[in-house]
Amino acid sequence: MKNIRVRFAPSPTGPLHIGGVRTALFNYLFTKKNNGTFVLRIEDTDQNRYVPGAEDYIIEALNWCNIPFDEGPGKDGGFGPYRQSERKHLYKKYADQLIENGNAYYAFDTSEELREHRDHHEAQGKTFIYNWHNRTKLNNSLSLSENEIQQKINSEDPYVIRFKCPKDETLHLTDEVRGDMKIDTNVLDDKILFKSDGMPTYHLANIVDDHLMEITHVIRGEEWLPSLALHVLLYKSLGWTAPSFSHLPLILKPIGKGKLSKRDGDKLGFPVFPLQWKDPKTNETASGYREDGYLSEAVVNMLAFLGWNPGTEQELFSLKELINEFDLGKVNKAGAKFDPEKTKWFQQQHFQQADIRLHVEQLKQMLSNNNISTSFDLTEIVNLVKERAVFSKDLLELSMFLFIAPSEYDEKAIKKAWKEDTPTLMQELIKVINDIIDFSSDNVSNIVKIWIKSKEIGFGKIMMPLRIALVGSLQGPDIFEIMQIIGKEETVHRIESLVKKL
RNA sequence: GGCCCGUUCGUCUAUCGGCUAGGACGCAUGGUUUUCAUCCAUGUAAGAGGGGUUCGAUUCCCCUACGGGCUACCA
Repeated sequence: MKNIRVRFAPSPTGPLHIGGVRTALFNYLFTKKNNGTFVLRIEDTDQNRYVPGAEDYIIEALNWCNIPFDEGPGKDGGFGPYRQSERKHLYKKYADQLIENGNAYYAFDTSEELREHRDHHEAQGKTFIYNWHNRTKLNNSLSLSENEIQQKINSEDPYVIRFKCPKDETLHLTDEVRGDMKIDTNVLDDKILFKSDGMPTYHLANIVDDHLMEITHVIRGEEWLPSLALHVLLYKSLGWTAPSFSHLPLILKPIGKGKLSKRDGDKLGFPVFPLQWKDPKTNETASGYREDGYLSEAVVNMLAFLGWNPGTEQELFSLKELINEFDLGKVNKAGAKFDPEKTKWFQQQHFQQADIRLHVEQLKQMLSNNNISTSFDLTEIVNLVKERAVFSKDLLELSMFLFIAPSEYDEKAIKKAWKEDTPTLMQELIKVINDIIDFSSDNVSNIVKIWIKSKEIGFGKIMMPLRIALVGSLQGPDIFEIMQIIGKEETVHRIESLVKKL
């Protein structure tokens, strides 16, 4: 069997947004499932839209997601270079070949002239299509005489090369996720293949590179579906075998209309980028999932389920499991609205499943960043607060009170728990606590509970004020576990502080 | 406007002609936690509309509606 080669071919016009990451992910999953090669190709044929830093961003994003490319810039697998700007010299010959075999032609119309034509047609309620309908009336090598053409070319008049779209043909196209489609070539226009600046357009470069790089499967966004006919025609005209095509459904905005776009940035209240991005022109910063504390596994899992599912009821997947289960045939056809809430749920689930050592390491780091030194066992602390946390930063927030005694107390909690006899009861509690020798949570729990029962008062009378003294509010983990960690002396000290304050 | 693709709970989706339409997120209620969160249980809510085909259509076909994409010397 032929070696499977798949590519992800982004344009470095800015950061990759999560839709782009999803496309990369599906390419990656398909590749790895089939023991193929995952190629990264940078499609930078439009010099005007080039954004410095975008390529590095794309690579870093793929690496963060753990879906690195096998071949690409800096990783030549014998098919390089992998930037189209560096392959510039390759394309012209194929454009010429198409002209020679009658499948393309020179066109000299200026942008202004074309605009006028379009406006004119529109004013009459018609659609201007640059194809057999009117190409003979326009300024090109099909309408001009041999002499005029040579003259224009010799005088270095700017020209483009257009594909000569066939007339009266019905194309039968196949898409792995959508099935068969029929297209009437009469509605297609003669797309520009080669621009007057000497660069190919996407269409030509893409086909040439996919062929030269021996790409077997093209998996891309649905926005390319209308170009499929042209691409298939190009393969045919060049005498090449076309790869298999799959068009992925688009990711839509959670609210409002349309597909999710880079410009959505932080407007919707959640990141649309995997990594934070600082625009080199405006200096504006757009937030990213990594910097917001998301685990890449969670983002990957969430993205995989946008437009695909395994057909079982399992929703939590590791990357390895995704590779195992992935199947292009199970990709959906309809666009999916992005759901930030579900993303958070995936994060919570993956966070809970993550290796405890990772959490300990994170907490350690955050403590040191906040200049907090401690002799506590951090593993114990992580175990204590972990189930309440969704992000690493929650770990610090939720355990802060252990390291630093509360200096302020929640007013509502005080109102609810602090009664007239509370100070006296607290004094008595201090005595009870002081007499405890084995300060393990179980033992403390036993002794305190027995004492409360003997007093014949409600548990809340003691437990609530005690919690406020230790935590500062009516929240948090088991009170006796807290006492064990901070120790007898600190426990007593905190109760005394609260009594003194009120 | 033209062309193409799509349409199941609010959202992501399962169903490949037999359905009491399943799961997850969200939301609501209850239980656990003598706190909070977690967790657990229960509930909530759907095949756009109209025609066919068929013993039987969510499933196949057609029309309409709606949604989305494309329509650049952008990718």
